[in-house]
Amino acid sequence: MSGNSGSVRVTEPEESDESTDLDESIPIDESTGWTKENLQKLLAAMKTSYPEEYGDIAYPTGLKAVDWEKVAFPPFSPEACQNKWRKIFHEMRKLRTLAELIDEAEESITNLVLNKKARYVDRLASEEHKRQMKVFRKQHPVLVQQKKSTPQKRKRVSAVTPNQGEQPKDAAGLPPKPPCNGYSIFCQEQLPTMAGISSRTYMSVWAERWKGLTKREKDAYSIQHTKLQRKYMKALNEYVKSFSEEEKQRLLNEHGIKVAMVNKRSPLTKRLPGEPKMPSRSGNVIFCQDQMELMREELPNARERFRKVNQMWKELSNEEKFQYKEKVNKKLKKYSKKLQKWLKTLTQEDQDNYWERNPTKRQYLNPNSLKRKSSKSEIVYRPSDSEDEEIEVSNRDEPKNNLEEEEEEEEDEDDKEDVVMFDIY
DNA sequence: ATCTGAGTGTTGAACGTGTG
DNA sequence: CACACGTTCAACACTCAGAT
Repeated sequence: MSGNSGSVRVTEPEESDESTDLDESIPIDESTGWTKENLQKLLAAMKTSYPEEYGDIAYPTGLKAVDWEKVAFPPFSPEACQNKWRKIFHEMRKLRTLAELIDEAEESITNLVLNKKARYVDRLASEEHKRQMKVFRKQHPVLVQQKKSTPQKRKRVSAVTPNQGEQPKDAAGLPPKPPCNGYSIFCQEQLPTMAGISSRTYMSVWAERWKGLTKREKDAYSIQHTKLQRKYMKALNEYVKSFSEEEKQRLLNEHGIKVAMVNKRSPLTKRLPGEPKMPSRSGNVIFCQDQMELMREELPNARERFRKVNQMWKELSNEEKFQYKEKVNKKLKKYSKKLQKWLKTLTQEDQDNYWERNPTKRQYLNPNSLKRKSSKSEIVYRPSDSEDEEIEVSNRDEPKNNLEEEEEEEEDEDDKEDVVMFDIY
């Protein structure tokens, strides 16, 4: 057991010194100059770079007190040091085990450390926290002031709720803040019905009521959110398009609008409720899906299993890979049908919007155009059937292996699910 | 974009609390 | 009193692994 390296975390078998920690858990990158020695130097410098009083303060507050100018040493800039620490912290957080976290919680209680997490463990610690913070503020009014006077948070553009329909733009012309999610819309609706209930218990009451909703009811809120979000993104895009890239960034930063998160899978391109999921055109994905399930018991750790499965994929013969390619083709045909079926549930206007946002998906309406594209990346192995046949054999009985049968079942289930979802609209 | 799934971060709301 | 921040909840976005 102890010799099993299956665990993600690198463990320390016996007592360790600082260098062992660095070797095993923190990524050392010689090419960027972050050698073991430099990393040790960085950590040592950090230890003396913040006011002593911050040693007992929770991590986020403590970190703000670190003087990176003081930490920096050649050839690293203060920013480089700060970035490196962020990376180290990120790695360490991922590597902590349950046992370590429990130990830390125990220590929090024993030492009454001014740690935010301690409050989750024991509410009594919170009282002690408040008392000590009061003392701290009295002793260090300047430090507290400093913290308060560094506003990083977004000043909300508007405090209006999305349910109020059209909102006026603020002075800068920016659209109102992003709409709240489905659950929050639901919560707002609950407010008028809370008479006689203690405001302290509002949240739990809403949560209980939310749990009591059917999937269809919850979806309705989700749709409402999606529509509002789309409207918001459209307005935002409309507004910022007249600015240069630099001005746009400055504007977004100033208002604390984080486009990074919504940009990657923007609500404009995100799947609509009920919209069929587009299958991957890679056979590897289907192989992964099958094998992840089959190897669940053998390798419970999902990441390890995933790595192993992809390794297995590499070792497959062309012929075996081709079988998965055929499954992809089948899935694409089914997707095409589902897509057409789903589109019929939309109004003409919604369909037009959909094609505007997803022009590339048009190809899935026509299986022939699909085939042509996929044939370009077709792998070398090819049975005697022609390409045309490959696409148009939907009615032909083909020999099935077990995995294919499972897949059929799964697809049927998908179909059922979709029917349920169509009923909503 | 898609497969899995655990973990983390962000968002929204209203209320509570502390501060100046 | 205004303001900032914390709390509490669920939902959702994102990340990581590796491949196409």
